[in-house]
Order: sequence, then structure tokens, then C-alpha cells
Amino acid sequence: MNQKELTQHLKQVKTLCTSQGARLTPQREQVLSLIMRSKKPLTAYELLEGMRQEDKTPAPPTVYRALEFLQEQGLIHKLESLHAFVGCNHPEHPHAGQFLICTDCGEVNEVCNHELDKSLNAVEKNQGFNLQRPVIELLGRCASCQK
Amino acid sequence: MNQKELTQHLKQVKTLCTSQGARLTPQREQVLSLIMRSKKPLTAYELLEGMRQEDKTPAPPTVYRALEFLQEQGLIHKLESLHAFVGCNHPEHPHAGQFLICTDCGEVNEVCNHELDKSLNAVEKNQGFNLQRPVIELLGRCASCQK
DNA sequence: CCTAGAATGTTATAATGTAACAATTAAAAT
DNA sequence: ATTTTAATTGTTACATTATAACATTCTAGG
Repeated sequence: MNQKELTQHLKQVKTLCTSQGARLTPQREQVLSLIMRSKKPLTAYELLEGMRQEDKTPAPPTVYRALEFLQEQGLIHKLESLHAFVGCNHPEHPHAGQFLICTDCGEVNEVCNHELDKSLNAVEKNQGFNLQRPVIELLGRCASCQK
Repeated sequence: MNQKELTQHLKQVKTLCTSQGARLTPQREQVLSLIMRSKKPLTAYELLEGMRQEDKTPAPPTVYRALEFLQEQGLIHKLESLHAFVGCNHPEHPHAGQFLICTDCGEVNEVCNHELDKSLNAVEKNQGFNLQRPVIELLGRCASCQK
């Protein structure tokens, strides 16, 4: 996401947060911006590096707390298999993501397959299971990396 | 899995390994047994505790290597969202698992929904993605814990 | 037996994540 | 406006998960 897109995104996100009574503080906004600008998922410690100010990085809880907030607001997703975070492009309607993760180039693609959603619902129903957080991470090689 | 089932399972697994030219050494068998006997997923360090002999636990690489082997053979699955391992009940035909994970009681249920598989195939095809390892972990509350 | 490759042992350290408490800041109530 | 309450941030210390690198031992095959 480039600077222009980011500015637009942040504007939308701020509205969203206000309407939820959630505070997008400067620190949280900084973490979100780092994630949205990045082409690749970022780990907590990469984010800490990104937050460095004059040879001083914040302590880990700082970034973990911001990440927790951003996840709660549906502004970012955690990729469990990478211990890393990606931005969510459609925070306006909450959803759990489905991710294609290229193990070659590291690119991550969020998809939204409704058939897959239906299957998940079916599993829920069959098993009497109350699904709260689906983790769908598809590791493999993206189209470009197969050539 | 009780002792009787375990014995039977190990027998099958040994045949499987032999046919693959893979060696199920005593250490690997011990790790597999610990996992199969457990009702809950076990972390690497819990397994190390389980391997303790007279106040002496092996060093971490020991168990991580065994786990790597067992995963390669399709004898266990790693649950990324829990950093823990569960046994595979059907190692005879290799498959990636789909897991229902109860965040209340910790129970894990491996399911095999073919609709879901189909959806994954569809995503693959649509995106030209070569899926190598699907991570499907459904976190929520199991039927019993909802009462 | 000998030897090459596989498996294991050992040490050290990297990477990820959290608990607990103190200090500060912002929001709500009087 | 001031107080007071709750949310946020800072800080220290440490817990948990995981791997690199190299030494040693074992085992299957020649």
C-alpha cells in the first residue's frame, strides 16, 4: 500500500474506530501504518525495529499491546504459521481471513472464498461446534514462483 | 488412545515406516507414543518433560528432531495456533488435517470435510496457487463446552 | 570388519511472547 | 475547573518456543 492509499485507509479506519468507541492512538496508528505499508507480513520484532527512534526501540509489550488492539478492531490479521501480521483491507465488515502464503517469495494474498465459508459453516453445524476464530493459511507456491 | 490401541497403532506405523525406508527409532517411537497417548495436544517442552529420565531431560533439539521426522512421515500434525502437536489417526493415507480446537477444554478433533477440500482445490485453481500445506484450525467452543 | 551416512548429544543462543507493576495521559464525573 | 477514574504507555524481568553449529555415536551396507 502506497502513501496515498494509506492516508485514505487511515481516514476510513479512524471513522471506524470512533464509531466503535475505540481510540486509534498515535502509537497504534504507527504500528498499523508500518503493517499496511509493508509488502510482506511483519513480525512483532520487525515492527519494533520499525518503531525505532534515535537508537531506541520500545520494549516488546508496547508493540504486542498495539497488535492486540488492532486485531480486536479487525484492522490486522495474525498469520499463525509465520508469527507475523498483515493488514486487513476490508475492516469495514469484520471477517476472518483466508490466506495464500507463498513459501518462496513470502507474498501473502488474502482471499475470500464463499464456498470455503459455507464448508466451515457446515462443519460447525455437523459437529455442534461454535466457531470463533478460523485459521485458514494455505502455504505453497504462488503463480509467479512456479515458473 | 489407550495402551491397547497404541500398541496396535505402533505396529501399523512400523510397517508403514519400513515400507518408506524410514527408521522409527526408540526415541522417535517414544515421542510418538507420548503424543498418541495424550488426550490433549502437547508442546515440544511438554514432550521433553515426558521424556525425562531420572531428573534428566534431553536438550530441545532432541525432541524437535523427532517431531520433524514424525511430521515428515505424516504421523503427527502440528497445530500452529497452539504450538503443539497431535497424533494422526490415519497415517496410512497422507492428508493435511482440519482441526476443531476447543478454546475452553482444549480438546482437539480432527475432521475431514470433503466439501472443504473441494473449496481448497477451487481456490488453488482460481489463483494458480500450488498448495503444499493447508493450515486449517478452527478455534471455538466444542459442543460439550457450550452447555 | 570398515566406512559412510544417519541419528543423537551438547552447548549456546535466537526468536517470540507475557506477567507484573509503575507512571502517565485522557475521559468522565462532580 | 478540579477531581477521580479508567485507559494507555513505560519498564523490568522473565517465560516459552525454536534453531544453529559442531561433536559423538550408532547402524546399515559394502
